[in-house]
Amino acid sequence: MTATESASRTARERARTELTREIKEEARRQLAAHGGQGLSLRAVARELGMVSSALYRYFPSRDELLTALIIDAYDALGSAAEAASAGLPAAEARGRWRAVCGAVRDWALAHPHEYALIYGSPVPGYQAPQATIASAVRVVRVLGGLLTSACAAGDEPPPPLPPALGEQAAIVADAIAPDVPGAVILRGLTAWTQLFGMISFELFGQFIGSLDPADEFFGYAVEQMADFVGIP
Amino acid sequence: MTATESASRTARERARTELTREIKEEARRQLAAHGGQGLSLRAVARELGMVSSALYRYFPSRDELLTALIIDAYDALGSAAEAASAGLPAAEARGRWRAVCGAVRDWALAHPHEYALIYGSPVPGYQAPQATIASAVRVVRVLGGLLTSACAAGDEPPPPLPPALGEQAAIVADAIAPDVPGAVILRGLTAWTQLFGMISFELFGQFIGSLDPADEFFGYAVEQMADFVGIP
DNA sequence: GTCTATAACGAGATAGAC
DNA sequence: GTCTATCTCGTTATAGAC
Repeated sequence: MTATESASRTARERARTELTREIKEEARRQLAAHGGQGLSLRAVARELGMVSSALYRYFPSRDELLTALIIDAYDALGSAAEAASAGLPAAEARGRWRAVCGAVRDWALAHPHEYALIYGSPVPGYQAPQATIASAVRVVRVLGGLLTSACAAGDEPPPPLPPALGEQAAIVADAIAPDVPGAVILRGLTAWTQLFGMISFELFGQFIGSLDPADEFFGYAVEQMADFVGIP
Repeated sequence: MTATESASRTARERARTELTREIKEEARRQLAAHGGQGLSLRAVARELGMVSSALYRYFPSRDELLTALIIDAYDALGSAAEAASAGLPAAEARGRWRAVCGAVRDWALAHPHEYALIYGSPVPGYQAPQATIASAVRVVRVLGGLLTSACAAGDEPPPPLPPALGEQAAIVADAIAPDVPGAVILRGLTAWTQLFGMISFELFGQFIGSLDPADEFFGYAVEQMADFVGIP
């Protein structure tokens, strides 16, 4: 009976993806309460009314569950950035820049623990696998896409870079913004570190007593960054 | 016998400060191995051949020990920054800027776990007390001190800021660089977030596969920051 | 007064037998 | 899957050494 077989298989498949989703959801709650280091397969299982050994059918280890959470977080942030950029016509480069920076910050403020997981201190004993890079690069690629508008045809050629730095810039350009000169890439990378530095400071409490709330400062800095990078 | 009394008191005092130092030293080792969350009073005591309850003579709770480590880290970083700035004559503003940024990065690379403790994700369940702020502000004050050179007398007055932002800038100016106009303060704060954003990215692994090693990029960005802030 | 050691509590994690 | 024995944790009360 191939029909029932395939039907039952898809039902099983559905149950499996559903449970996988529930496990990750509960794991995110644990993340919020105890941090990435405190994530415990047993606690997740307990909260779900399961037995810890059952979880190993879905995630072969605690670290793999952590990896899944990290990839999900990078993807969620990447999606938010992509959507923000796509929400405006490509011609409005400055508007896209504002929208993307704002979307990144909004996502971070809405998901502080997931943000801390990917951009905060590394979890002791955990080594992120290569598989996370593809998702991590998405938000960088969105920023990189906005760089092309920063180097209009008429501009004078940028000064040459020191060789080692030029090589690194070329590698980055290859990955996120081909045909953009190295000097512009480097300004974009500076803006990248600046954007996330600001968000991390806000989220991790460095602004308390001075720039908190940081909405105005953030908006101000976003304009300064756009000017600095050369977004028209 | 006041002489022996005072002598024995100082001996005890010395033993006490010595043991306090050893406890913090061992705690820092634990920090490196298990992170801030994994810091355990019992483990520290065990490693020191003491009993856990004895530690309470020196630190009234685990969180107070954590606070002591945080303050020590901020102070070490602040001292490094102050020394770097004082190493050059005040007239060489650009040189001081380079030296301070380099010293901050060097300290962070040499003490990655202590850096993560103060600038990384917050430890779950731990709330840093106000007492940490005085030490935390030291490095910001050093940067602020360099801002005065960025606003020479002949410069045109900067454009006015939105009111709320101006107030925040005034608060910061009051604390780290009086008589510096708000717009310059804000550029300095931007550079501050940029500097630490870069170091955090380097330390937390975001540069792997692209800007790693980051020495050249860091040097390049430091010059850009100095230009942006207006350091002569 | 200052310190260390013993013992215990309640909560939580873990390992292994069943 | 379930249960239990055993571990670690932060913290406190208490007793005794210097």
